[in-house]
Amino acid sequence: MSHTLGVRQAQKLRTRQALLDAALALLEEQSLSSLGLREVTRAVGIAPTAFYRHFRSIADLGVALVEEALGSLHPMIRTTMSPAADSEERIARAVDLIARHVYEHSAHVRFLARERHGGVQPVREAIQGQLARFARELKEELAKDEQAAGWSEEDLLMLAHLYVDQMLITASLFLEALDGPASAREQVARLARRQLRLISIGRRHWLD
Amino acid sequence: MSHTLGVRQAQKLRTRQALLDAALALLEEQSLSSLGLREVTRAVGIAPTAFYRHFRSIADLGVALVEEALGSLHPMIRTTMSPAADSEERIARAVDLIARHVYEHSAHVRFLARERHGGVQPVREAIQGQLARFARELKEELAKDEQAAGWSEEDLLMLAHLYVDQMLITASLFLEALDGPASAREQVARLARRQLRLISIGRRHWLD
DNA sequence: CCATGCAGTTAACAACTGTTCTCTGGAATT
DNA sequence: AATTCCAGAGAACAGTTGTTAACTGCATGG
Repeated sequence: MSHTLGVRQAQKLRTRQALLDAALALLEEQSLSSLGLREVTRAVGIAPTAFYRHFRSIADLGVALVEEALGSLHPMIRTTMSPAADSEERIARAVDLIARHVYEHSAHVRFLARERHGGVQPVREAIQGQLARFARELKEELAKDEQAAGWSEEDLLMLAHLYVDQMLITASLFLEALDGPASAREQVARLARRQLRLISIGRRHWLD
Repeated sequence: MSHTLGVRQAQKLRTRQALLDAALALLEEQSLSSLGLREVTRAVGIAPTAFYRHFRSIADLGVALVEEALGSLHPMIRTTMSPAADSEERIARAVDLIARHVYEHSAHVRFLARERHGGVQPVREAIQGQLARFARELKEELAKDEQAAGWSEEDLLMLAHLYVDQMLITASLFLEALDGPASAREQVARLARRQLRLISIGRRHWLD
């Protein structure tokens, strides 16, 4: 397996990745719908026309960025939420994981938060679709927990959506606090922990 | 008071409003950071340069749109949340109110959801600031409720933020379901009611 | 009634955009 | 060794953009 990829194809993948990286960097200060094709190629150092060798349009590149961004988010949502966020220590660990992820993938997180409701339909749909998939996966994880006994499928999915949304809200709060003092980040963490705690309590008494 | 506003100034306000309306309409299919000054003036039917008589820049117009959008949201957040969302009937009424608001002010809601994390800093900050203000106001309302006895200020604010975020999430889900069948909207309503119910339960047992 | 103020116009600017077609150099295939 | 393939370059296209300056006409205040 894996032919080690000829020189030719390897170089193509490298410039493709350069395009994605440059676009992601440029998107820190603007939205995808205002990102120009020439702008991206200029940042990479290739001719504008070479762009078409890799993507049909900027929207197309955006969809590719969604895959990349959620590829890095996927492992997190598992390790964060699957140990049925409940005990105080687990909640703290989950919030710390979110903080770390935002710190290490800030550009990706910013991109997702920005384009989730952004002005480019295909990208919006790609993000919504992936997040819905995450929620379904998380639902399956939650169903395994002993606490889920007696819960309907619909209620489990409801809870999963609540967790996913809460995770994104927390992530975007961390994002805003990134350039500020450490105290701001700690405050975000405190808030997030309390909100998760409240959800956890609601979950525990759901069937009363 | 109120000099009935001379013909002169009245006309100025009218074209200013026309600019805001045109911009809001154009923003249904793109983000603010890609909205062009000429694009807006063309839609209104005035010369591009006349734009500067009303706004310094597109970002400036965006901030004005935030005021407008949240002005219409302000009464809702009161009537929705102040009767301490708790009983089943109150939750249903709150969700219906959100649905109605989205239906009647879809463009404004879309604008807020899109630019809350959008690519134009001053607009982002204006939205965040206003939402934080809403949360503080809601906190005061929540404090009046008998259920809030024994709650710390920080916990009340935490709950208020949870409600505000939940409201926006629900609103944007309604937005996506606007063009679809009525069943999709009813499903969003079901989900929103359940999530509010879970938060409500968590709230009731917070001090256990 | 006349002078001022000011919303909106016109013209022009340099710079930018996406997309087309043609070409080239070198890796891949035969 | 000869041939095909294709990532990227280059030039040109018709439009677009924000911003400037100097203007016009008309409601306003003295």
